[in-house]
Amino acid sequence: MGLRERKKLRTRRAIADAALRLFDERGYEETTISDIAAAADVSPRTFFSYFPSKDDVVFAEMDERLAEVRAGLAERPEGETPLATFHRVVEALLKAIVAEDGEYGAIQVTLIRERPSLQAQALKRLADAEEGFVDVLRELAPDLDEVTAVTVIGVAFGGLRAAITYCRAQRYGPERTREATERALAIVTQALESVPGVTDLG
Amino acid sequence: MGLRERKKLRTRRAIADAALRLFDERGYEETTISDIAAAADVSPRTFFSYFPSKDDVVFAEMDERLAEVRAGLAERPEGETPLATFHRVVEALLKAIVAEDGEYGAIQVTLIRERPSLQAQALKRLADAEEGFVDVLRELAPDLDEVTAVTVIGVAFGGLRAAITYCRAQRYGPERTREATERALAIVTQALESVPGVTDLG
DNA sequence: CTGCAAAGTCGCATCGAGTGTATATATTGG
DNA sequence: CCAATATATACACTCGATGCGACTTTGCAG
Repeated sequence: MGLRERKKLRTRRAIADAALRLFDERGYEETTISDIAAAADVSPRTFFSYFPSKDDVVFAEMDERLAEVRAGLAERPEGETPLATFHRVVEALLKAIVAEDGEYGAIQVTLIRERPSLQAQALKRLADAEEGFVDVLRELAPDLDEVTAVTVIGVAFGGLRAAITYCRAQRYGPERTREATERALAIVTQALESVPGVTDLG
Repeated sequence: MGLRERKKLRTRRAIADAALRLFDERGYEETTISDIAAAADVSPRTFFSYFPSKDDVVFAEMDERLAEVRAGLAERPEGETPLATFHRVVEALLKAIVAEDGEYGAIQVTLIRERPSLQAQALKRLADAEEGFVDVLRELAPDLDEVTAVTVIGVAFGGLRAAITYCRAQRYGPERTREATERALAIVTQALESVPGVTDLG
C-alpha cells in the first residue's frame, strides 16, 4: 500500500474519530462539519470527500464491517452444510451490527437510538444487507422461488432486528442483549424450519 | 368543524397536491420548497407549519392511513378470535402501505423506490408501526414474554415488508403484488404458527 | 357589533449541510 | 527531476430548515 493510500486511511480515521468524539461531548446537531474538520485538521470541504454526509460518519464502522460480511458471504468452506452457512453468516452479521465493541460503539448506539433520522438510515443499511443474504439462500436452494426466498430472509432479519431494537430501547447491556438475541434466533430458526423447501437444507 | 380548521385542511391538501405534482413533473430534488409554496399559493415559511420537512410531504397520505390503522388497532369486535384480529389488522396495514390507490399513490411509490433517503424513512415508519402491533399481541397473549412478542411481530413485518419491497423493485403491478403478498402472508402465518404460545391463539 | 385574544401567515435574517469549480500542492512513476 | 495524476483547499453558491417580530384573520365574549 502506497503512501497516498495510507495517508487517506489515516485522514479518514482522524475525521471519524474527531466526529464521534465531538458528537459525544457536545451532541450531534450541536457539532458542525466545520467543527469536525477543524478537530481533524482538514478543510471543511475535505470532509465530504471522505464521507458523503454528516450522517454517514456515524455508520463508518458499521459500513466497514458490513462490507466484510458481504465479502465473506459468497465463499463458503467445502462441504459446509447450508444450515451451518446460515448460522455462520448470521453470527457475522450480528457482530457487525450489534457492535458493542469498537472504540465508539457505545456512542454510535446511543446516537442511532436517539436520532430518528439515524435510526431510519440504520434500517436502510440492514435492508440493503438483506439482499446479499437472499443471493446466498438462492444459491443454497436454487429451486426456491424468488418471492419465497425474499420473504424468508425478511422473516429472519425482521425478527432479529426487532429483538435487537427492543434491547436497545430497553438499554440492555451486552449480556442481556446476547440472551435476548439467542431467544430471537431460536424463534427465527423455528420459523424458518416451518417453510417447505427450507427445512431440508440442514 | 370551524372555518379555521377547514381552511387549514384545505391548505394542507393544496401544499401536498402541489408538491406531488411538481415532484412528478420535474423530479424531487429539482423541486424546491419555494416552488411548492408558490404553486400552493402560500409563503415558503408556511410550508413548514404544515410539514416538518420536504420529505414528510411524500408520506402525508401514508401517515394519515397509518394513524387510522393505529386508531382502529385497539378496539376489536366482541368475540373476535385473535387470529381474525391479526388478519384484520394486517389487511388494514397492507392497504395503508401498499397504497397503489390514492391520487398520487404511483408517484409516491416511485419516489420512495428511487430515493434512498425516502426509502429509509419508509422503513422507519414501518418500524414505528410495529410497536402498536406488539401492544395488540401482548393483549391477546398476556403470558408471552416481551422479547418473544417483539420478535414475532418483527418476523411478520419483516417477511411482508421484504416481499413488498421486492415487488416494488421488480415493478410489479397491483395483481402480481397482491399475489406475491398472499404468498408471503402464507409463509409468515405458517412461521407464526411454529412459535409456541402463538399457535393456540386461533 | 365591536373589540380582544389566540391562531395563523408572512417577510426577514440566519445557520448549516452539501456541491461545483478553479487553484494549489503532494505523490507517483518514469 | 519531470510530467501526469490524485488530492486538498478556498471561494462562491444553493437549498432546507429555524427563530423572530410584525401583521392579518378568526373565534368569541361582552
